[in-house]
Amino acid sequence: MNFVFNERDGCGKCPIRHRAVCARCDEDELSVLEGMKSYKTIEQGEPIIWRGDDLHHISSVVSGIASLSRTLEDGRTQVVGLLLPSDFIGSPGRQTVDFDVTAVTDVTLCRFERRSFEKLVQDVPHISQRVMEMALDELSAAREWMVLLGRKTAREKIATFIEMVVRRDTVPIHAGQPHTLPLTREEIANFLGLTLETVSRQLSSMKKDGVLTFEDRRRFTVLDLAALQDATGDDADGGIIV
Amino acid sequence: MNFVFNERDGCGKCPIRHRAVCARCDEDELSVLEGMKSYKTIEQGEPIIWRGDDLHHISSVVSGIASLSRTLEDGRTQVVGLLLPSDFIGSPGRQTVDFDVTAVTDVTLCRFERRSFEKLVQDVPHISQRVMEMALDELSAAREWMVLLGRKTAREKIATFIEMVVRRDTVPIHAGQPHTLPLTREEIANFLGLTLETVSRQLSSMKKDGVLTFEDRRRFTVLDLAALQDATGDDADGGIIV
DNA sequence: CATCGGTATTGATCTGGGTCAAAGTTGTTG
DNA sequence: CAACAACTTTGACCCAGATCAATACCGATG
Repeated sequence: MNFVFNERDGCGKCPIRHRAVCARCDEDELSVLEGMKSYKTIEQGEPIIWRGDDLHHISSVVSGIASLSRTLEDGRTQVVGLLLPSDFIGSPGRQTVDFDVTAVTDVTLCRFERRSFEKLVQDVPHISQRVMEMALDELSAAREWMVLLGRKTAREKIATFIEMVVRRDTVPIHAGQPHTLPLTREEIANFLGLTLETVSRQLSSMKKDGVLTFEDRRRFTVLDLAALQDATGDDADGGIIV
Repeated sequence: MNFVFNERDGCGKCPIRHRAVCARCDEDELSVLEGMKSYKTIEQGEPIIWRGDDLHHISSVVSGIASLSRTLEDGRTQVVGLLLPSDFIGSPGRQTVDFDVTAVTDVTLCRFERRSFEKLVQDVPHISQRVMEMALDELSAAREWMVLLGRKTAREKIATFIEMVVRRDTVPIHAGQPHTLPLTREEIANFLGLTLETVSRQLSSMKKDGVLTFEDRRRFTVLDLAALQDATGDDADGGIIV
């Protein structure tokens, strides 16, 4: 359901929301890594790592948004995931990444030397459990996205995406609060399996129908949340009926 | 790459290929579960568990094939994964499944009481690491499938699927050995985000082009493997170029 | 071996979204 | 503030694949 923006139990003290790997919060457990972590900033639009590249670090996104994507020989691109603060780049036990990772905004990473991280995973059972949970969350979200890519119409795809952005902007429950699209039209298109023209048209159409207004290209306000949710093609609450 | 048919290191002694959870192989480690496992058979076409249902067991597929799918209100269905021998239904730490699970063929399950299984995951670090690895494998495969669903043409989708079936039929390296489609045209369509008519047409077209022959509806032989692989739209070896 | 129900093929037609093209908008840089 | 580049919108047209419909192919069953 929440592909982009998972709510996870964080420590609340720092941008790396996973206690298990937040070196700032669980000093004792992670003291092994203390000397080994380093921060790095990547500018908007720059590649972070290419598919197949050797992975020397396991990194956690501290701030900004990165995308995971694959491009076919002829240039068709599919974004298969967005990485937000607390998400990882690289996994213990994997030499390479399977997708291109790109900075969608300026991105700050907290990097751990891979070998040490893997050792940690082996030594601290708590951590492999946490990584397992994260992987299972993302697996479920990826499958949810497969339904969107395989079976939803353009209108439903856009509505699902917007609804996700709105749901993510957790803090301001003030109705009518404006939200910000984190991606360009082209990036949205590559995420939804559409073209940028179709994205633009559908957004215009939702505007015409009074579902949204745009303050500018990126900032928008939802006028009719019920209509938006209806348009996603999902069950009422995206949840369990039984 | 290998969404359906992962090659995994098994114990080679039993149908549950994961040592970590194969009670028949690692008797010592898993003796806790000895008394708690039970076998169950589900007939072809029957539901195994519905999305949202309470999950009393974690099961491992012993034989047969099951599908994970989601159906929208109006009947559009997307298959998000196939479960083969050694794959799990249910995950430690999750009360419910997020997708409908259906027996595509007759399926035999080996079931463990969920609570006990979860305890095992907590107590034996080896196991959470194994589940983590499996989840990461499936996550990568799911993302690979997202590329197919979002960006590939009907022809490329079919070619990818056939190539996968062929690659899975690991044993007979005898060229020209016939293979069997594990799914009906409709099931293939729901897996590829197509209609059954399009699946049928593309298969006919590949037959006409001399890529395949069909012995009957389900059994086929690849005549031109290179052409098949070309048609998938993937890189030459589906792998790392750097 | 005739009938029947599920499955598959093939044809005819339609259409959602892609493609190609031309402005319009906004932000940036000298 | 002019000029340019990057992004976005909108229009016109097209086509891959969906939809609708008819027929063919099995395998099972009495």
